[in-house]
Parts: sequence; structure tokens; C-alpha cells
Amino acid sequence: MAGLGEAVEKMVQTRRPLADQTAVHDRVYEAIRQALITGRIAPGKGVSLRSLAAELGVSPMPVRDAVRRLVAERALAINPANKRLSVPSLTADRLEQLSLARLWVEPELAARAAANADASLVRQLRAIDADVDEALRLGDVDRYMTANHAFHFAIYERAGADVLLSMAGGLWLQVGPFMRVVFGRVGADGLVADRHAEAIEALETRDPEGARRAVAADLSEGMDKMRVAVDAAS
Amino acid sequence: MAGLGEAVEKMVQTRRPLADQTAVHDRVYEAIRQALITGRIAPGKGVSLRSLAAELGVSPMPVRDAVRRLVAERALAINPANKRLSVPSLTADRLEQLSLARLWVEPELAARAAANADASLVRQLRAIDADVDEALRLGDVDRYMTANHAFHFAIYERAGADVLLSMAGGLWLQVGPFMRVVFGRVGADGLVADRHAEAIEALETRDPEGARRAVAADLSEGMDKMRVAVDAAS
DNA sequence: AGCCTTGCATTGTGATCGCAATTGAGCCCC
DNA sequence: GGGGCTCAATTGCGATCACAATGCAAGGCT
Repeated sequence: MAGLGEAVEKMVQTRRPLADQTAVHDRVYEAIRQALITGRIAPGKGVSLRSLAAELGVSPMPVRDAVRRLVAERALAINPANKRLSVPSLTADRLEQLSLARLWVEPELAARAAANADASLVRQLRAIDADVDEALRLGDVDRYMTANHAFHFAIYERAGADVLLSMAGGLWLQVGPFMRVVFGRVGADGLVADRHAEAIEALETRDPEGARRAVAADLSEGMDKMRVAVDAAS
Repeated sequence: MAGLGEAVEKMVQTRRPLADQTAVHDRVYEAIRQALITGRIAPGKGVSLRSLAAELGVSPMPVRDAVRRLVAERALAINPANKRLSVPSLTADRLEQLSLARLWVEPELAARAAANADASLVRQLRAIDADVDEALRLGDVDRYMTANHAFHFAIYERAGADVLLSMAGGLWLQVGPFMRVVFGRVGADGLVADRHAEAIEALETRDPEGARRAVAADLSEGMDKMRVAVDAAS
């Protein structure tokens, strides 16, 4: 949570005098979203609107908006009795459902993206993948998570399927907190097997089924690691 | 939109003196959600927060909350330039993606529900299905949509898979507006083939694959009808 | 007569205030 | 010394206010 405040504060205070365009609640949302995807917020931890707002230097209102959006996306949970919000806890059951859903949506997106792939996308993906590898080499968890997310969604966005894309986005948001668990248990070098190269190749040759297989394999391995981590934690 | 106001107003004004429990924004959300599911709000139509709030007799604030939630669920769209919100327009592309997603999630939920089914569920489903049939017989569109929704989600809730359930809920919300198009084109008697009996039977015998097939068939037929309606409209 | 411009009404956004409910800690009593 | 209780602080929710931007429309200019 410490890192969150600083990150958002920087984003929030980036206030252009005119033509700001991005609303405050959007910046807040994006910041919390990033914090969740990269797993910087521990599950089970309770947060309050006002404290968050104070930490961010804004009024509680835009925080409310951002939080409500995240709750709708199930990235945050709200206790019906308390009305106090927290990060959803990590259960094996939840992970199983999320795995299943991701294994359906994301390969589908990859397959569609393969049909629309071009050289510039491949170039972009290679660059991101290099960043992923370097993050892995350095053991930089945050950087790895950010880069990995960027890699996958650079592909998915190319599918031109906004409904499925938003589903994938929502799923990542929910899976995010689990990821930190993996690193906490098996360490950063647990994710060495790199299916990214496979995926890039499939996209380069415009092979939908290859892309589907590569992404499915990538996801499977990652989710399996999370599974054992969660099982070990229980 | 006219019907919406009355419906919500009634819900909103149901204010118990103490221990109200359900927040205003929740009631507003549920009302708009119902209006969308049953297709009472026409796509492409723009709505404003203040007018909605005035129509509902509440301050714009809870409406903002409800709307933001619906936007997160993609049940409402917001113009990035205008920042003015409207119901997402019906495109063949969107429908195709929604169909695909529904055909994956909902049969899966039905299959899981079959494993947990019991006599009370079957009894409940028969009652709802009777309501569905009567609504069809009377040509009562709103009632049919409400009952049909109730039927499906009575099943899905039994799956005990909240992640998948919320996905199904979100998808249904997005498909809702399309439904009215079907009735506008083919009329209420377009949906006579009733797979519900099949589904009930599969649940009664605790046959997951049977339930999966029945629901998949039900969905397929419905989505096909929407497809031709949308194609005809374009 | 047609187009542009100016003015007003309306929009979404954010801040501040008030309210009721819950929490948490300190205190008193047993 | 431990447990129950009370009171203050904090919480989320909703309303109202203020503001900048946008949309719309009437009026003036060419």
C-alpha cells in the first residue's frame, strides 16, 4: 500500500492547466488497478475510502467512483454487513474458476489477433518480451508483472474484440493478487519456461491455432504455479 | 424510459424507517439493470444523470454510482469526448462476441448446477417455467424476459461458482437490449421451442452433460434469432 | 436566405457538509 | 487482573454547491 500512494499521487498531481482530459477518478482507478495487477496490495487487507483519498491528496469522491468501478469488476470486495471494502481473499475455488475462464477467453483473443497481426505488432512484442526477460533476470517482480501484462494485452488488443477484451481485463484484475503469492513462494525464477517466443512466432506466421496453443500453454503453466502456491498456503 | 421511472420510483420510495439495509444506489442500480435486461431502454438513446435522478426523485449522486457500476459492466457506454452516456448500440460484431461468451459460460454453469441440483430446485424451476410459458402465451414481453432471466439464473446460482456467475450476469446485461429487437421483429411467438423442459429433466437426473447441452441449445436458438433480427436491422 | 457566432441551459465532475452506523479503545466494575 | 461497557473517532452514503465544458438555439452578419 505504501507504493500505491506514491504512484497515484504522482499521477494525480500531473494536472495540466488546461485540456486535462483524464478525469481524477480515472487516474485513481488506473493507479489502483495497476497496484492490483502487479499485486502490490495484499489480499484480505481492508482499506478505507477516506484514508485512500487522504493518501492520494484528493477528495473521497473520485476514490468512491474508482472503487465502485473496481468492485463491479470484482477486483475489490465489499463486506455487505460492514460495507467496508477489502481485497478479495484467495481461495482455491476462485482460482479454479478464474483459470478456467482465462483459458477460454485469452487463447480465443490470441487466435483472433493472429489473423490481424502485422510486422509492427511483432516488433512491439519482441521489445516487450525483451523487457520481460530482463525483469526476470533481475528478479524485478513489479517490472515483470507490468511487462507481462503489457505483452499479453498488446496481443489481445489486436483481436479487435472489445467485449472479450474487457472480459480478459477483468479476469487479470482478479488474478493479479494471486500472482504475488507465486513470487512469494517459488520466487521469480519459478517462471522460466517462456512461451512468449512461441506466441510471437505464431503471430508472425499468422497462425491462429498456434497462437491459441501458445497462450493456452503459457496460461496453464502460470495458473498451475499459482495453484500449488495457494494450496501450500492453505 | 417512461416505464423505468415509475418502476424505480416505487422501489426507491420503499424506504423503511429503520434498518433499511439496501442502499439507494443499489435500488437505482437494480432498477436500471432490470430495465436493461428486459430491454425497456432503447439502445443508442442518450440519458443524463440529472434527468434520471429527477425522474427517480433522488439526488444525482446515487444515480452516478449506479451508472458507473453499469458502465463498468459494459451495460452502459460513455462517450469519451462528450462524457455523455448512452446505451451501447447493437452491432453484429458485439452480438457475435456475446453469443460466443454466453455459449461458453452458461452451459458450464448449468453443468455445475446439475451436480448440486435437488428436488426443491427442480420444483422452483418448474414454477418459473410455467410463468415463462404463460408469459409467452399472453405475449407479455416484459414478463417473459423477467421470468426467463429468473429461470436461467435460478440454475446458475446453484453452480456455486460466483466468478462465473458474475460473468454470466454481466453478459446477460449486455445482451438484454438486443432481446427487445427480437420481439420487435419476429414477435413473441418467435420463441416457442422450449428447451427449458429439457434442462429441468437433466437437472432432475443430475446429468451435467445433459444440462450443458440443453442450455447450450436454448442459448443457440435465442442468439440465432437475435442475429437475424440484427442483420435485418442493418 | 444561409451560415456563423454568441448566449443560455444543461451536462458531468469534484469538493464539502451532514447523518447514521459501526468500530475501536479506554475505562470502570466485578 | 480480566471482562463488559461506554464514548469518541471513523466509516460509507447521500445531498448540495460550485465550476468548467459542452450542446443547443436564437439572433446577427454577409
